[in-house]
Amino acid sequence: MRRNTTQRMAIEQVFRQHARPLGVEEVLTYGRRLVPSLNQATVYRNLKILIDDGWLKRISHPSLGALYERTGKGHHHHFHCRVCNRAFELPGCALKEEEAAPDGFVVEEHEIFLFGVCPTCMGMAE
Amino acid sequence: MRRNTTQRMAIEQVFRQHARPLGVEEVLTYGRRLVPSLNQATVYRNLKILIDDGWLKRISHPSLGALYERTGKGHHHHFHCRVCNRAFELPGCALKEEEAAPDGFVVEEHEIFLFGVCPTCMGMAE
DNA sequence: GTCGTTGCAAAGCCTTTGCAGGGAA
DNA sequence: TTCCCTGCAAAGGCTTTGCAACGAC
Repeated sequence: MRRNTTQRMAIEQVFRQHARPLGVEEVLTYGRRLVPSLNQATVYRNLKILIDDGWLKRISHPSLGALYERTGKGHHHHFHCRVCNRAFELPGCALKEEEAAPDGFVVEEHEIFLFGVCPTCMGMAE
Repeated sequence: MRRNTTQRMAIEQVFRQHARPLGVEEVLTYGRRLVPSLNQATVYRNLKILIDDGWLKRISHPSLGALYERTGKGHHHHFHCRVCNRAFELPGCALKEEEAAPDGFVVEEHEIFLFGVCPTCMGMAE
């Protein structure tokens, strides 16, 4: 039986408060504002639990490493701003699936990572 | 000044003999067939050197971790076969660039990872 | 002979695990 | 009271680094 601990509820709260994919360090930092004693091992264990529950999804980002985001957002991909170093979720998918791989390859899934500058950082540069 | 050591030449040879992206462990294994004393630290150091020289490129694969491949092959992406667990290079790019991100986002680069079953493994399943 | 390189071992990250005490039900 | 969960510390992978010996030039 799963118990609703203060720590896990805090971690869930962190994800509700932030709409973008978060790294372990961010979850820990934001989580400690809610539960100061929050431990790194506890974060790792609960991220795993929430993934098993289907409440979170783990992304392995090429530049940012492991990121976690809430499930249920539909098929989408990620944009990494090289200025503010944050990951954004982008709605939709711009992959031409039929052309993605040569004949013979059976494509079951795919992941796309975009890199560049986000609107906020573009604005500040002007 | 850079020296042409037996070890580095062996590592380069490994990449010439294999047309697909290789992991550190694979480079070490194949490299030891050419230079039995080859050390892991030496492999890491030389991979870095060859990247600095622009001879290799590092890929951070979501499932396979760090992979290395020769440069100069043009824009392409990677396919990971879940049966034989190998990464393949696929020619071309099936991304609709204009639609990849909403207005405001400046996309400078992108990476696509495809997952499924390769032709060889499909053939064996039949 | 120089000094870039190598092998080995130790040390660094990130993540997982063992354990005893603590808290949810 | 039960026993799942937490904090802490130790331990695991992968990668980097310090150091003395080695070898390319």
